[in-house]
Amino acid sequence: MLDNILFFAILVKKGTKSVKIVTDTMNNKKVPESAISRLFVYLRELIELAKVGIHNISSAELGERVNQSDAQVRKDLGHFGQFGVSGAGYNIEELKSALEKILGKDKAWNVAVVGAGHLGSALLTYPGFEAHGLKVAAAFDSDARKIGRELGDITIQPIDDMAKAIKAKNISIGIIAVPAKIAQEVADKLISAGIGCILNFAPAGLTVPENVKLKDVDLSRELETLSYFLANKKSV
Amino acid sequence: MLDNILFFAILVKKGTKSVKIVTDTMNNKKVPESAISRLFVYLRELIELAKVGIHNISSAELGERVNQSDAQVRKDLGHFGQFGVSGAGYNIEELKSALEKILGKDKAWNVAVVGAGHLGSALLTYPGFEAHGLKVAAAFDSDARKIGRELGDITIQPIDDMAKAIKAKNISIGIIAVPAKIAQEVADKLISAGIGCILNFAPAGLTVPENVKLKDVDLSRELETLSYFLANKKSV
DNA sequence: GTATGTGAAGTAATTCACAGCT
DNA sequence: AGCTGTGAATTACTTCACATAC
Repeated sequence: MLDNILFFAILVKKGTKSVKIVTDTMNNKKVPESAISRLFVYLRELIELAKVGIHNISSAELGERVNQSDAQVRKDLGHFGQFGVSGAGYNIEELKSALEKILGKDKAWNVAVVGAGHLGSALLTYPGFEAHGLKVAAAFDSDARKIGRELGDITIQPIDDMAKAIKAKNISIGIIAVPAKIAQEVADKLISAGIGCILNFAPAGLTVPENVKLKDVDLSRELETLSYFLANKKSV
Repeated sequence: MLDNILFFAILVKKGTKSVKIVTDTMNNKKVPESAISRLFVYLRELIELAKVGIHNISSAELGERVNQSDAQVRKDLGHFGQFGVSGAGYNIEELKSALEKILGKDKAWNVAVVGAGHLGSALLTYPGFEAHGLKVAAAFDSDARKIGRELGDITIQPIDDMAKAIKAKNISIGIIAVPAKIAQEVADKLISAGIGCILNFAPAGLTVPENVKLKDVDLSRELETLSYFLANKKSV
C-alpha cells in the first residue's frame, strides 16, 4: 500500500496572452485547442472499438459514444483532412492511424523534471507517462542534498547542468515542479536550453515566448471552482 | 521522504452536453466558467497584495500581475456587481472579501471520496483540501478488505452505506476515484444520495442531471496534448 | 438511402472604446 | 486626469443544413 501520496491537477490556462499556440494545419486555419483534446478522446474510443473488432463507424455513432454531436466530430476531423467515405462513415483502422499521426502519438518525447520535491518525485515515478509516449529522461534540483539521489532509474542533477543535459538527451518537454518564486527563473533556463513545451505545476503566471507551448497545472483552482458552484447553486 | 506518489490532473471537460451549469447571477446573465476561474486568481493575488500592505489597485495593474487585460478584469468583476471607484480603482480589502463571498471561500464543504485505491488514498491524505475550505468527511470502497481501514482520520466504509452517510454528514461534494467501468454506477448513487457536485477522476464520460455539477479530471488528455504540440510545432 | 464535408448561421467569450464618475 | 463600468465590435467556437459522394 502507498503511505504517502500526492495528487495534482491540470488546468488549461486560457487567458495567457504570451502563449500563442501554433495550431495551424494544412491550410493555415487555426484549430481550437478543445478540438485537439476531443481528437484524443475519439482516438481512445477508436482503439476500444478496434479491439472489439468493429471496422466502421459514422460520426453520429462515434459522437454518441463520447458525448459529442455528429457535427462536432466531423468538424474536428475536418481540420486535418478528409478521412471518411460519404454514405459509409469512417474506417476505424484508418482513422485510428491517421489520428495517431496527427496527434504525435506515434512518436516518443523526452521529458525533464525540474524540482525533486514531493511533486517532482511523484512525477519521476509516475507510471502513466510511458503509456503516452513520454519518457522521463532527466531530473534537476538546486538543493545540494538531493543531487545524486536516484529516483526511479534516473539521477538528480544540479540545475546548472540543465542546458547541457537537455541538449545532450534531446529533451523537448520540461516539467516545472518547483516553488512559485523560482518558477519563472527555471522556465527561462529551460527555454534558453531550447525546450519546446513546458508543463508548469507551480501556481505562478509564467511568461514564455510565443514559440514555446506552456501548460499550467493548478489543482487549487479546480477545487476552488467546486466551492463556487456549491455556494451559488440554485436549489432547482 | 515520500516513497510512493501518484499524481493526477484536472481537465475541464468542455463539451459535456448533459452539464448545464447554473452560473446565473444577480441579473440572470450567464457567467463564463473561465471568468470564475480567473476570479480565483484575482483573489489570490489580492491576498498577496494585502499581505504586502497595499490597499488599492486598478484593473490594469491587477490584470498585469495575472496576465490578463484590464478589460477582462473589469468584465469578470462586472458579472457580480460594482466593486470599484471610478478614477481610483479597487479597494483591495473590499474586493477581497467580496470575492471570497461570491466564490464561496467563506464556507466549508464536506467531501466524500469514493474508491480507496491509490488515487483515493492520495486524496484522503492530500493536505490541500483544507486550505480551500474542503473537508474530507467520508470514504467508501466496495472492496471488503479495505473496509474498516483508517486513512488519515477517517474510516473506509462500504459503498452501500453511502447514501446514509452522505445525508448524515451533510456532504455536498463527491469525488470519484474508482475504475472507469463502475464510475457511472457510483455517480448515480452519489446523485441519488443528493450530492450536488462531482469531481470525477475516472476516465469515463459520465452522464449527470443538469442540477449536478460535474468536473472531469484527466491527466492523460493533458499529457497527450503536449505530444500534439510537439508533433505539430512549426520550427520558429 | 445514408453519411460526409463544409459554408453559413448562430452562440459564446473577449477586446475595444468611451461616456460618466471621483 | 484617471479609471470604472458597459454597450458595441470583434474574435472564437459550435451547430445547422445541405450539396455532394458513395
